[in-house]
Amino acid sequence: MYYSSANVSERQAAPPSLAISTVIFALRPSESSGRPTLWLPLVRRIREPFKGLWALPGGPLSHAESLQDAASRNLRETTGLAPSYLEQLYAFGGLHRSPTQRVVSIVYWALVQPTEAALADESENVRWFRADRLAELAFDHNAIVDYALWRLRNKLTYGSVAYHLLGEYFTLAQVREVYEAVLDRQLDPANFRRQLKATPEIEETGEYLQGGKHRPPRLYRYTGRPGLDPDNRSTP
Amino acid sequence: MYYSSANVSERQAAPPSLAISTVIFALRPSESSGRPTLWLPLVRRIREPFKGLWALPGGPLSHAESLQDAASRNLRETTGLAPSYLEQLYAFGGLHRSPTQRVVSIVYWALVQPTEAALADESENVRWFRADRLAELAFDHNAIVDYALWRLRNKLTYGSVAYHLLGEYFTLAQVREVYEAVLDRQLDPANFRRQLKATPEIEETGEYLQGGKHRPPRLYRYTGRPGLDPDNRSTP
DNA sequence: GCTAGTTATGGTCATTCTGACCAAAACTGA
DNA sequence: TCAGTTTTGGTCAGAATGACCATAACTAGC
Repeated sequence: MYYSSANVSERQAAPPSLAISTVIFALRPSESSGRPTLWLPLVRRIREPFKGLWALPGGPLSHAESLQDAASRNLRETTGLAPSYLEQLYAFGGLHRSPTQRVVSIVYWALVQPTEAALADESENVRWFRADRLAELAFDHNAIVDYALWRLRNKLTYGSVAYHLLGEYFTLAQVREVYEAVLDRQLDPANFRRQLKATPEIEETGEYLQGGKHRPPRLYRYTGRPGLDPDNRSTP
Repeated sequence: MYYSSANVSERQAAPPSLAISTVIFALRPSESSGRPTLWLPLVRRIREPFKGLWALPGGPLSHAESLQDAASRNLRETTGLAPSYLEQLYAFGGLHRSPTQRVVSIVYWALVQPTEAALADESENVRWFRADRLAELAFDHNAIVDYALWRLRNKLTYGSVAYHLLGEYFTLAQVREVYEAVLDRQLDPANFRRQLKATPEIEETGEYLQGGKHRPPRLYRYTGRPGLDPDNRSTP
């Protein structure tokens, strides 16, 4: 950082190359149960190494953009989406992540809202997969997704993250379904409700959601900061 | 990551260079009160930019080492120390962190034990400073240290990190002093004790610490994993 | 040897938080 | 109008937390 690499005696071939990748989560109904579950878009590799396998969207860091801008851009380029939440996940720099060259990847994770997610581009080489049923991915991307899922669970239990997977208005039951999908366990509706009612960022609206064959639930709104990175020091 | 940079049309001058830095915390007695406080070693910059200012220890990433090895090495090289805890903090990649060139820094934070910290090398260009009373540092290093402190506080309140600032044997009061130093507030000795006694990783030894002018406290030992990175999924 | 000073250690008590559970309210569809 | 469903409000026991008190066990100084 302080020594320009020209001054360093141990002058290896080329410096490790730097890439940005993103793990993008969205809620989609499961085909079987219809309940919302976590999905993420992957891109098919069209060249070696790992040609034909699916991989996280990503690309090299362009010279004139910040890390977060790069993540945001490659999210938009692969899926056409704008994230409602975006945070740095981790920098992966193991020696043998790529068989051909040394690559350091700075990985971001993002949440997108279901209205957006529905419009997402899909094609021969871009497709959505259930986060908990992934086949073998290129590079170390399975491990990266696992780590992203772990982070999501953690952020959820402390945090303010769940609402970024939902639209502007939502019922408390929808929030609970997000928790249940991510944490993969059932939660007591009444107790869950009690907790949400205690958090000040969740605002009651006058509206109700019609159309179910049961008592219509009240709609709520989330009022709270999105959360950019080291600046956002709310939850660990 | 997937596209070798030779294939990319937008071929900028040089790729952003990659550096590793470390924020190293150790406990030292404050000159005034004698109570333990947080200190960290800095190195003086001997060339532009920011020549003469103090900065975090760091350097370029060598081709054949992992990110963590690089952090560990530059910790050893500047202070002669081996960390008892080492974790990735964040990748800083803002466009204007360095006035001369684009640099992406992957920053680690470390804890070292006081026995080690006492032997640490100091010289004209390497010196220890109180973490809460830093002057203006080079680059964005003040912000990085602030973020590292915030992370330390967070890890502490959930976590298992405090013991890595202490030696192998310690009294409960010493642990409390760590918490008080890091969180910067007083804690009730009896309540704090009650909590520590409830955590299974803290083991009673038969020994007592003699020498104080009061009832001799029992010595304890910490039994728990150090905690390497995305593999260590205990606390958020 | 006795006493004052200091910290360690064990305990109480009221308050808050949590999980399990119950029951009424309010809609739809038949 | 009734059965079915989810929403919503509530109780109750147990766990965890913070404020506080009292005794234990050492040292230093007289």
